[in-house]
Amino acid sequence: MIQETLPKVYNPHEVEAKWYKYWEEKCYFHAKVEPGKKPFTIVIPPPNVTGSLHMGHALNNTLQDIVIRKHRMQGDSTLWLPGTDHAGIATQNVVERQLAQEGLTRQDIGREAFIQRTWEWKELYGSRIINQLKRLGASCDWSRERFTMDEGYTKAVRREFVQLYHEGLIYRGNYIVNWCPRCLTAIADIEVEHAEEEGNFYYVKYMIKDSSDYITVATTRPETILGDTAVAVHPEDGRYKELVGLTVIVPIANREVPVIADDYVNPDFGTGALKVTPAHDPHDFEIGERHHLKSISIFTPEGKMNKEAGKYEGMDRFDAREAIIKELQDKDLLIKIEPMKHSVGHCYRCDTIIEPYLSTQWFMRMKPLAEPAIRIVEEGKIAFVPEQWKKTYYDWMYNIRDWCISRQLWWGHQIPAWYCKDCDEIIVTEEAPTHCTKCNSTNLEQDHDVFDTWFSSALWPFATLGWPEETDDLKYFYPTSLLVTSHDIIFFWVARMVMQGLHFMGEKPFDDVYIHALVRDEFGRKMSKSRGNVIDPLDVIEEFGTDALRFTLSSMATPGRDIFLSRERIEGYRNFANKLWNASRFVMMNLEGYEKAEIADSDLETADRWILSRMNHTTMHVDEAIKVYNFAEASRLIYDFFWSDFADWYVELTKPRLYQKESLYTRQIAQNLLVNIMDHTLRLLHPFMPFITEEIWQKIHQVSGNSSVESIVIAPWPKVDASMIDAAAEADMGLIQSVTSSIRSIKAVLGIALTKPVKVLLNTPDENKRDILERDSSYIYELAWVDNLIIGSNILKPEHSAVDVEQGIEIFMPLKGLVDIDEEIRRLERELAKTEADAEKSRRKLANPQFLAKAASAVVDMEQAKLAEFDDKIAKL
RNA sequence: GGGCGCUUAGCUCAGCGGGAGAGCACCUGCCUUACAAGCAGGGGGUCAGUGGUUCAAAUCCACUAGCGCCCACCA
Repeated sequence: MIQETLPKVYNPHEVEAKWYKYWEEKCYFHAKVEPGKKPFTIVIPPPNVTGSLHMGHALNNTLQDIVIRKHRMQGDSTLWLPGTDHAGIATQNVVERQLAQEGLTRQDIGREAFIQRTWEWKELYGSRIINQLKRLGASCDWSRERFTMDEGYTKAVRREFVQLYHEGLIYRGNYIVNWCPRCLTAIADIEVEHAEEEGNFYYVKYMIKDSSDYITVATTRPETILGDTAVAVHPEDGRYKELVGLTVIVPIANREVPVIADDYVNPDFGTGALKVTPAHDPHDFEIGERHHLKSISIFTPEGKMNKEAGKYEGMDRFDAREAIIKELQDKDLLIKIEPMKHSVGHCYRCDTIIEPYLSTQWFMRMKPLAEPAIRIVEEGKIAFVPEQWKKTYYDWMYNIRDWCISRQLWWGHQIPAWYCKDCDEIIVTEEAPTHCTKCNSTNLEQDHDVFDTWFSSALWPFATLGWPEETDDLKYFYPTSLLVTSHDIIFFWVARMVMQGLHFMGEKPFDDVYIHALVRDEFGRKMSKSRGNVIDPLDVIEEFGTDALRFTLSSMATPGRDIFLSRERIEGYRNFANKLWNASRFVMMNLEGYEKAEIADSDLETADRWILSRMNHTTMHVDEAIKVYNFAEASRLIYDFFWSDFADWYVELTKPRLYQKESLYTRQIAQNLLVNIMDHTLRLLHPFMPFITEEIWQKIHQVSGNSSVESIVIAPWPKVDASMIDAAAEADMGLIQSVTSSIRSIKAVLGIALTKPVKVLLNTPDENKRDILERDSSYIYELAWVDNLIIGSNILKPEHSAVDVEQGIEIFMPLKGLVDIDEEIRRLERELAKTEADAEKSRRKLANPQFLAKAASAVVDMEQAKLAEFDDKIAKL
């Protein structure tokens, strides 16, 4: 028997492993190019190969999977393309750390061996996150899995570089970049994280040559004095006008440098005199260019002082700062120290303080690429959801600066540029050249640097589909339909995909961009390992099951606010899964003798028409909610329908029929309805809770012998049957629910056990309502444990009765022998006070002539009906 | 210095122009033959503050306060 095989509590673990394997074996996730059919495509935001599933991934991929599964069920040719990102710095760091445990550095083993080792690492551990995504239930087409450094992708990246170079959109030059002294590479402007920090403003004397006068210069970074090649003042600054053109002595370095005038200087800041260090400040660099100043680098790549620093050579930059302050004090060149807050840049990867550093790098010209990317959003051809993120996108695009794309790393796409050692020619081609195109020399060397990881991920929506080859996939699935990501990578990734998509494909990469929230802990703090407040999705899956986690995340995916995740919330949805389990258990326990039957309209009771109406309403609203990516709303609708309508009321109302208190025929109708409603609801819920819905769906169809397809994954998305939406049935059922709840409430408040049978009298002059109550009186008997129900139009309140009024129906419950009447009097007084307050509010509203004149008539009618009901209730209580 | 978001029950959050909601927590009573991860019932909120628009404001507008995020070269 089924009852024996189904445990009372849903156990997600075996279910989840079983079904994922089944789905993969059946290739349900494999997308086919089917001309004539509508494609629906999402490319996954590729997680780093070093990654381990965190809540952000869990949210991101749950939402994608919901949309994907729905489209698959709708019959679209649905592709969710997965893959991973080689994640230059992150991966290199991991392997370097591994080496460090063996007492080695990457330099010790050399570039080739290091890259080899990193590939080995990738083969071993790179699939971890993929397996975690599978545990999450992600229905990706794994046959199309890509990696940003696989062979085809490498070809795409080379094409990107070479083409942009020949179009003049990529150039190489010696500029100030953000240098990370720990990662030993340049990073892009947006990879620098600024933080307000306590610092000092040091006022330093710069002696004027052959004079005892001096200019006071204020700086936050005295160690850079050693690289100064000028002092700049504003041309209109009266205080310094006469000093322009003179020579001053740079302290400690004792270098003679000019006083120059430049508009950049702000006379109101500091002392109005600026020390110029072209090699270590981007603005100073520009001033240096304008005035043809020398650039003197004083740091090594590691952030130590170099030989230009003289006796400070070899000292760490921050130790040197202290030492130099001391020396300035000793030489009486330091006037004062003022504390000040200033913004300090940190490496986004390792948090090391960034050093502006002069070096030769490759850059991409962004303005020409940004223009079409701005236009496509302005024209509404790419939609951001929520819309407000458009502004963020525009702000960045309008103020875009050139992008430093070269990185001094070993792990990544090595730049396909070769330098002729004989004639200095630069050769940029996709395939390695054999000889110099200018002097024919074979003495060539490839650029040592690799590309910024985002330079390759910018191609993700089309390189993964085969570009630069014109594959069938590319033609069919591009542009993709939707991108799901969080707002922290709008600049890094979204913006650049738009630019490169438009540039290389001539077409936008996606239609919609859905931006979801960041996941924080229950107190709103960022989850971080150091804080110890990380809720690991894999732990949650262990404890509550994947479906509970997914449903939690989906329920909280409302636009506009970050998600503060708490375990309690997850537990609540675990309980929902259990509710589903037990409701289906109930259905299956009562399917004996089930036969599929066509249900005629005349077979339907009020409760049936009501639940079918509610079901279709729910489905309609779920469709609408998903369409606008309101996952929280969709989840709530299904939750409420299933628990509050189906389980709490409908299931109870089918019991008399199932328990054969009536005929076998009505039992069969009830069985069919239950199976149909479960089937429909499970399909509606499947994208959100794929595992439990499959498990139950399979079981129900096994018992009912009723399946037309072999898995819910490919079952059709539930259709709305508008003819089943039945306002009358909903109103009738509402009446029954009101009366039932009232009786239950009276019993509960007066301490009468629900299961204690009572006598109830219902009085109303409304003939229609009496008919409904008569017709469906069995519901009241069943739900409120009434054993004697009298319905009439002229019933007077029996002595010692509890009384209530619901929807104009007087409800009397004789209490004789049941309970002390005083408690009922107190209850009634509370009820009366509340109703009188409500009535008063209504009355005031209706007494206002403005309200009557200006409000919509439906609103006025409603208010009048409300007041009438309140008054009626007051009169009767 | 700009920009954005948030502030609703003890907690986590919906609602975003016409009767203040859910889950958890709390209180009362129930092992009612699907479910105690449950059932029935109940208490609890000047919807951050001030002002405005409107017949009507949690909802729209302005300002204020607090929290959070993003951008910005002021050394």
